[in-house]
Formats: sequence, structure tokens, C-alpha cells
Amino acid sequence: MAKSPDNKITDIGTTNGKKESKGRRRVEIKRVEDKNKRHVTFSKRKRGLFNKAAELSVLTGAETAAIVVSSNGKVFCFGSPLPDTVIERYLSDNTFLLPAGQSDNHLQNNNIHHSSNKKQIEDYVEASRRLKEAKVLKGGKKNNSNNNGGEGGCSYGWWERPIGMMTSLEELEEYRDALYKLKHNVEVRTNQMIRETSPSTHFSPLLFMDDIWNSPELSHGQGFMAPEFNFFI
Amino acid sequence: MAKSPDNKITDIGTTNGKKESKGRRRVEIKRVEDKNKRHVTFSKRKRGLFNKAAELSVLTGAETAAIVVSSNGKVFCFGSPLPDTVIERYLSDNTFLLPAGQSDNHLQNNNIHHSSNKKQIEDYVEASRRLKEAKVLKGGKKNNSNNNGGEGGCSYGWWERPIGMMTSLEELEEYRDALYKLKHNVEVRTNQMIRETSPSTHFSPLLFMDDIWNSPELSHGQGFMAPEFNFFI
DNA sequence: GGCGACTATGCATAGCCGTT
DNA sequence: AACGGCTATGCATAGTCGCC
Repeated sequence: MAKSPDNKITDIGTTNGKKESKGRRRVEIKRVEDKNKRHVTFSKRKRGLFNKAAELSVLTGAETAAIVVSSNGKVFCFGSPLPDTVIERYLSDNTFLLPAGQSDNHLQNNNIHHSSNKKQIEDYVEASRRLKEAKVLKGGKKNNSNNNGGEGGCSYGWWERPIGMMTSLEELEEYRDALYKLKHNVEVRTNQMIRETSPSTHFSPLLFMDDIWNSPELSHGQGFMAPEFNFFI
Repeated sequence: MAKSPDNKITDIGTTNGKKESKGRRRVEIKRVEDKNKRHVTFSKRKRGLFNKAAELSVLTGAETAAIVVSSNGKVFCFGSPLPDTVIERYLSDNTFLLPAGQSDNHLQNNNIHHSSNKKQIEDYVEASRRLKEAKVLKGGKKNNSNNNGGEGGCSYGWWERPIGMMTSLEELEEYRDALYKLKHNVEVRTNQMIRETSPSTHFSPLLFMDDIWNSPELSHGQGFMAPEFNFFI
């Protein structure tokens, strides 16, 4: 066990303890206020993130992409096939269930969520950390639904949440029923359209996607990284 | 252990076999051949990747998104604001795609767009975006105080809206397929919940594959995870 | 003061095992 | 055959120092 016996995670800054070593110290997951340190952290961790993405890709054969936008608005990306390839994949597989409403007018879009999101994600990461710690300290069986998280209210509507976040059976069943209706609706409409238009001649919604996948010039590149990566690490 | 002079991940294979232990062992970064192990690695590392992305976001205030597509084709994603938000940022940052390049570091970033595919990709992205917008999942009854400013006040369920606005057959079919997937997701989840229904109306320990990420207590909707996340991991 | 290099350490995770 | 949990360990990285 690497941890010291008096592993008190919460008091890193030892009140009167010895001055710690020069090594890595535990850091709270909240915004780093010092601008300099923040930038360094950004660089280091961005690199680490991309590395992880690359490794995951190689190890498991998964396609991975990571996008990072610095607080200055600079965009960095990594993708195992090309970032765009993976993103296309995401968009095509995920056209449903997304909160949507993210308009196409880039920066203009002043989604109110954005600002409040920061705080929430901080809370959430912090809470997850505390949960993990609690588990470690207790060392016993997992203590689910413990009060670590503290805060309650979800600020997202239930319809915006992934299925896994729907906690009541009623919600799920209601949702399922709604989907049945919608499915039926769509099916009827689709068939109607098929009848109205032409036979099944033009069935290639994602044709060009395949073109991209199979393009030899694109597939040999393993893990693409934006050039910026090289000088803003 | 002393630091190795070169810690690039590519030199990992150098080490000769060391002693065996139960702890983590050095692993070469190459495809894991054993299917089971590969799956486990995928799950663990995907989780780690998302965690890193979240932390980076909190620490530095950056926007981050990560997309992972398993070798089975299942799509998982995380985004600090919503994944789509970050992706939009990324996509709209590709200003160099436009006739008048302006971005500083041009580069062929992930520029696969020079080919004839470019237009197609753009069209596709645009189409999927429109499709997504058509599916704005808003206006459900249920709670939610948090009236997100978007376009909230639809008194009818979203599934009751006319779908006549979808003008192309492709869109409809894609939509239908998406619904099938989603329906399946919901069904599986519902059944799972019914099976697990416990006296204590609260969260079942088995409820979420990734307790940290999906726990309603902890995630508040920030750091959005794709629904598919629930049945693969 | 930004950038690299270094160092000590926190954290992620490979392998295993017990449950479901 | 997926999942949660454990343990030991590799790896990432916070802080520091030295150089530009």
C-alpha cells in the first residue's frame, strides 16, 4: 500500500507538519486561480489527455478524439483516425437524445447553461473525488447513495439526461411510451414518403462517410494531432 | 524508481521482464489481443480519459470533449459543456477551410476537407445538425424548474410535434433508426430497473455502470455522457 | 516569466477474484 | 461475462529550479 498510514487526504497543507517534499502534491480539483500555474497545468494535462486518448485507441482499437479549447479560445484536437472522422461518427450515431438547441451560430449562442456549467462540473468532479475517497477510507463495501454529493437538484430536464440518469421507473416508462408513439409516427411518415417519392433508388444517406472511412490516404495516419500541439504544450 | 531519460510512450517495450506481482504491470502500448482483457481495458481507460477531460476543464476553465468509439462501433462521449458545444467550437474553428483563411496556425490540422469529400462532409454535418434541431427534446411535462431559456414552453410533448418538417427521406430514415436504437436503450434500461426495483425508492447500487459519471447525485447534467454509455462500457 | 528538466508523489490501472 | 473491489505498481504531474 502506497498510502501512508495517516492518510488523511483532506489536509494536505499540513497545518504544522513538516514542509512537504518537492514532489507532486495533492491538488484540489477546482479552478487554478494563478494564471501562470493554470497555463502550465493546461499544457501538461492537455498533453496527458491526448496521450491517454492515443493509448486507448491503440490498446483497444477504439476510435478516439479529444478536443480542448483553452480559455483563450484556442482550439486543440487529437483524433485517432482524424478528429473529424471520429466526430462524424459521433454526430451520426448521436443525432438523438442530445439536448440539442446548441445552435450553429458559434460563439453567438449564449446558452445560459454555459456559465453555470462551470460551477456544476466543479462540484461534480469534486464530489466524485470525495466519493472515491470515502470509499477508500471506509474500505468496506461500497456505500452507495451516501450523502457525499451533498447537493441535490439537477438543473437539466429529465429529457435531456442520458437514460441512465433517469431514476424513476415512471420516467422511464413514460419515456418509453413516448418513444413508441414517436417511432410509429415516424414510420408512418417514412413509408408515406417512400411511397410518394421514388422506389428505393437513392438509399445512401451515409455514403460519403464510407468513402471517408475507406480512403487509403486517410487511414494510414494513426492518431492525428493538431500541429499546435507541438508548440503549445 | 528513477526517471527514465526518455519517457515517451513509444519506448515502453524496452523493459525486460520483471518480477511478477499482483499490482499493475507495465504494459506495452499495442493492441490487446485478448478480447476480455481488451474490453476491460477499454472500460477502465475510457473512464479515466473522461475523468481527465473533466479535470482539465475544471482546473483550467477550458472546454473539453472526448469521443470514444469502441471497436464494436458504440459511441461514447463526454463534454465539459455539452459535447456538441465543444464540437461546434472545433468545427467552427476550422476557419481555414473557408476561401479566406485567417486562422493563425493553419496547418492542415485535421484537414481532410480538401478533397471532394469536403462538401459532402459539410453537408452531412449540416444535415445532422438540422436533424438534431428538429428533435429538440423540450417541453416535456415533468418538473424542471430550471427553465432553460432555450425554447422551453411547448405544451405538447416533443413526440407529438409534426415531423413534416423533415424534408428528406434520408433524414426520416436516419431518425427512425435512431429511434430504434433509443427505444432499445430505454427498454433494456426499463427492464433492468424493474428487475432491480428495491424497497428503498432510491438509487440502486447497480443502477449505473459508472457510478461516478452517471450518478444523478454527482453529475447534475454537467459533463454530458451519451446514452449509449449505459449499455456497453 | 516562459520553458524545460527534475523529482517526489498522487493517481490511474493491470491483473485477479468474488458476486450476480 | 459483466461488475465491483482489491492491490501493487507504472505513469502523470505539481511544484521547483535553472536557463533563456
